[in-house]
Amino acid sequence: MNDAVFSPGSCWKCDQCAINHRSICRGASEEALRELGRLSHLRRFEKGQVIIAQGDEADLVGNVISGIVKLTNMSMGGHQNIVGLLFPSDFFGRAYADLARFSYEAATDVTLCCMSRHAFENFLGRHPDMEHEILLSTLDELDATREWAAMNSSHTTMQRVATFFFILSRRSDHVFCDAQKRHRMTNPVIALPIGRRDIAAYLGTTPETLSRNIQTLVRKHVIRPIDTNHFELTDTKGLIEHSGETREDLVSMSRADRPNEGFTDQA
Amino acid sequence: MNDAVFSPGSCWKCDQCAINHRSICRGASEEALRELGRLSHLRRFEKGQVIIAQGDEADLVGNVISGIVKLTNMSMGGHQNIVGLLFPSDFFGRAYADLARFSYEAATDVTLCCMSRHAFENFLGRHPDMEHEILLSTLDELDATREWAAMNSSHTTMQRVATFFFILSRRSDHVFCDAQKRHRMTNPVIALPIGRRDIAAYLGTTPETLSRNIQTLVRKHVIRPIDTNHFELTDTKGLIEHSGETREDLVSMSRADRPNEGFTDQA
DNA sequence: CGCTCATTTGACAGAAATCAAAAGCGGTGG
DNA sequence: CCACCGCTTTTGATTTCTGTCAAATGAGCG
Repeated sequence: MNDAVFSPGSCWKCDQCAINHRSICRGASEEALRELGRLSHLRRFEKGQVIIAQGDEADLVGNVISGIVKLTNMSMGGHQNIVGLLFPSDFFGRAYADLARFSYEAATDVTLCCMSRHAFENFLGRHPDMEHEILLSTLDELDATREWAAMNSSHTTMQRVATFFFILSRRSDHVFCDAQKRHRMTNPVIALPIGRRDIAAYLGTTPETLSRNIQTLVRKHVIRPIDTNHFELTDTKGLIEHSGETREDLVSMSRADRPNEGFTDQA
Repeated sequence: MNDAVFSPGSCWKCDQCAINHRSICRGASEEALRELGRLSHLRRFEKGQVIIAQGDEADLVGNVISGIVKLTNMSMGGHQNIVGLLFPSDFFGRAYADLARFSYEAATDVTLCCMSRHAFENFLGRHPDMEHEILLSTLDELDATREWAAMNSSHTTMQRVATFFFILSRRSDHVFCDAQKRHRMTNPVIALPIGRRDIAAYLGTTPETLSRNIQTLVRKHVIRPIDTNHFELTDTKGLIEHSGETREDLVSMSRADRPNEGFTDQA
C-alpha cells in the first residue's frame, strides 16, 4: 500500500508496523516486542521470486507485511499445486522443522518481516505466552485448512469459485473502498490478488474451467467485470446460492474478522 | 486391537497404556504423566456413535487408544465429508475452542483416553513443555493436512486410491504380520480399516468410483484380494506408478516412522 | 432360509480436462 | 503513434472421467 509506515531511513520499529495489531505481535509484551524488533528485519521479494524452496533447510520465518505469498507443493510432472495463500499479517515459514515441506513464493511483490528460524525458536522457548499464541493461530489454521479441504473435495468447480469470490469480496472491502467511492459503488468489489493460473491451481482446476465459470457468473449478472482483476459484486445472494454454502458458513470461512489474521492491503 | 494391555479390572495406568510411547504422553515428565493419569479416564464408543458433534460446545479431548475415529464435516445437503482419520495414539478434540468445527465419530468400535478440555488446557498452562509438544504435533498435522489437500485437488481418483493404498500397506505391516505368516506371504498386506463408503468420502469420491478403481488395480495384478477388507500388494512398483508420486513422496507421506504421530490426515 | 446391508457392476448423462486457437493486454522499439 | 512481441485470458470442439441411477451379487446373521 504505502511504504511510509515503515519510516524509511530510520531503523525498523514494530510500533510503526502496518500489521502490528493483527499479526502474532499483537499479543506480545513490551519487552517481547522489543526483542522481536531486534531479531527481525524487512525484506522485499519481487513477484515470482522463491522465498523458501521445498526441501530446503531454510532458516527463515516471519510475517507478511504487504503483498501475497503462495504456499506451493510441487508434484511429479512439474505441476505446481497451491496449498495456501498468505496475506498480510499471516505468518510464513515453518518453526521446528529442518526441511521445508512446501515452497513459499512471492505471488506479487511482497514485503516480509523476517527472522532467523532458530532465533525465533529460541525466543519462543523463553516466552511461553508467545508460543501459546503461535499454538492458537496454528490450530485455527489447521481448522481452516481442513474446512478448505472439505470444500475442495466435495463441491463442484462453480461452488469453489463462488466461495472463493465471496471470501475475496469480504477481504477486499477496505482495500478498494476508495476505488468504490470513485466509481460511486455501494457494492463490494472482488479483487483477484493473483493471476488466473494461480487461482485455478488454488481451486484445484484449470484456467480454462475457471474462466468459463467466471464468465457464467458474469452472464448471470452476479458479478460485473471492472478490469481483468476486479469485479463488482452485484448479486451477493446469487453468489451465495452458487457457492452451495450457507451465508454463515461462508462468513466463518472468510475469517476477515478474526483478530489474529486478515488482509491488509493489496493492490 | 487387544484389550489385554489395559489391565482389565485394575484402575487405568498410563504406564500400561498401549500408546504411551507414541502419543503426546511420550514427552511427559513423571510428574506430568501422573497428573494426566488423574485427569483421564477410558471410554468406549461403538461404531457409528458420535463422540463430538459439529457445533457442539464439547468439553472433551484426549487420545485414541484403539479403533479409528473419523473427523467429519457435514456440508449443506447432508453430505458427510471426511476431513481426517484418527488412528491409535492420535489426539482428538480441539483445545482452546469453545465450539467444535468438525464432528468426531467412531468409524469402528473405539477406546478413548478422555479428559476434560478445560482441565487439559489448565494442565497445558502449567506445563509449557507439554504445550510445546502439542504445538509440534499440531504443526506436523497442518503439514500433513496440506499435503493431503494438495493430493486431493490435483490428482485423479486412481492416483488418490493408489496413494491411500500405498500408505496403508506401510501401516498395516505390524498389524497383519501374523496374517501374512499364516498365508506364507512375503508381500505387504493392505488392510482397509473402514468401509468403502468412508474411504470414498475420505478420498473425495463415491463408493462406486472407488470400487471401479480397486477392481482395475486387481485386474492389472497390482493387488490381490484376500477378503473384502484385505489385499495383498503384489506389485509395489505398479502401485507407485498409479499413484503419480515418487516413492520418496509416498514414504514421507506415510510417516509410519514418525515418533509422535500416527496417521492423522492422510493416513 | 430369508433378511439386511455392503459391495460390485452396468448404463448413461453431465462435468471437467485437454487440445487448439483467437482475443486482449502490457511492454518495447522504431 | 503504431507495429510487434510475449504473455495471459477467453472461447470453441472434443475426449475422458466421474457421478448418478439402477440392478445384481455377496457377506453376515437370526
